[in-house]
Amino acid sequence: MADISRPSASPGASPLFLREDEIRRGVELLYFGYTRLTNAIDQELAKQGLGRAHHRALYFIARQPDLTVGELLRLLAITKQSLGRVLKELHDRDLVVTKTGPLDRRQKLLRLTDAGAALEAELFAQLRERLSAAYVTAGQESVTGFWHVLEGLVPESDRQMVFDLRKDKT
Amino acid sequence: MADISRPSASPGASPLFLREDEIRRGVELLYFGYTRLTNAIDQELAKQGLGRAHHRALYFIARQPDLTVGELLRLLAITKQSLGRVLKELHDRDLVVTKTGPLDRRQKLLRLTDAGAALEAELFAQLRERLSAAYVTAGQESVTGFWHVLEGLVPESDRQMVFDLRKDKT
DNA sequence: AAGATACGTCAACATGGCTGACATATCTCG
DNA sequence: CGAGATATGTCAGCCATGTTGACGTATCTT
Repeated sequence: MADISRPSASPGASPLFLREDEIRRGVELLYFGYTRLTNAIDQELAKQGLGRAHHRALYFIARQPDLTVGELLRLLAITKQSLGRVLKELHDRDLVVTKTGPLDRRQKLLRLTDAGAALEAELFAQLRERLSAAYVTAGQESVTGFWHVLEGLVPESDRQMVFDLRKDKT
Repeated sequence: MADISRPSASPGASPLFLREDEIRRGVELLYFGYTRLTNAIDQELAKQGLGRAHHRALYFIARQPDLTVGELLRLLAITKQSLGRVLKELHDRDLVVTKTGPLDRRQKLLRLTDAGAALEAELFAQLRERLSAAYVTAGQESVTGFWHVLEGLVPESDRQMVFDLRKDKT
């Protein structure tokens, strides 16, 4: 295996060393950036007695109303048993409602209630606050770079699913 | 607040709508990018019977040899009881060793064994593979943008700690 | 009518967080 | 020197959220 760990660049540091440092920088920033952003909404969630799993579901249902359970499962990449628990709690608190699919009656379409939408909006405000501050500080050029690198981290097989979030459902 | 991006604005679309879409795009890419990157090493970890918590500790100890327990606690932002469990397992498997701090004998300095370093290198190779592919596809300009935005997501109070990872310990 | 699909659910278990309460060794400072 | 702060470890129990496996029902497709 290559001698990849070479602390404290000596004169003539190899490009290989520089590469490692760039990778580690990305790993660390991604870790801290992601975790700190999600921390930002934990307090708000705790007030409602909800957890991050609930937020993820609320987020995607807000993003794509009339999402089916199957689609949500694919987005979250968890088992239906885990999701079932979360959806049951959201339903019990009247944050989410379901209706039978008009084309395929086996499907359940998910939607936020007014209360659910209000909660999601409140949580989203936290994300918006922090992300837009970061966007503004970094500048537009950086923001598109940020998107491009992250897109490259999403496996080919998932990419269409992620892009489709930006489209209205038909 | 600055109107930072206007991707092929549709006629009459409000700036507020564009802003929200840009925020959601960032949230989603961050979520999928981060989770898919971490998924990449789960299989490798499972082979060893270890979890992600172990990887995070291994990563930071590799990054900064002779890190103290207290410093690692601050990086991970978890309780000492949680970290204690993880460190005990790493120690039992001879992946990590500790030595008493030379200046302050209360401290324990953490280091990877050869086996620990080999495992960390193997896991890092997965991260490197995916991140460098994303870097190459996006281009150098995008990579610096990626870093800048993420730096803006790290709260002021944590930023120095993150930057210090790139320095050798003195 | 048969088989595939979408969804739900019961039960048991693993991981990795958390709080609270203490114990020990060591350092710092008046 | 002695008192208090600090760094670390540890016991015990709890919670959130993931997992596997096994079934059941309604509905669609062919």
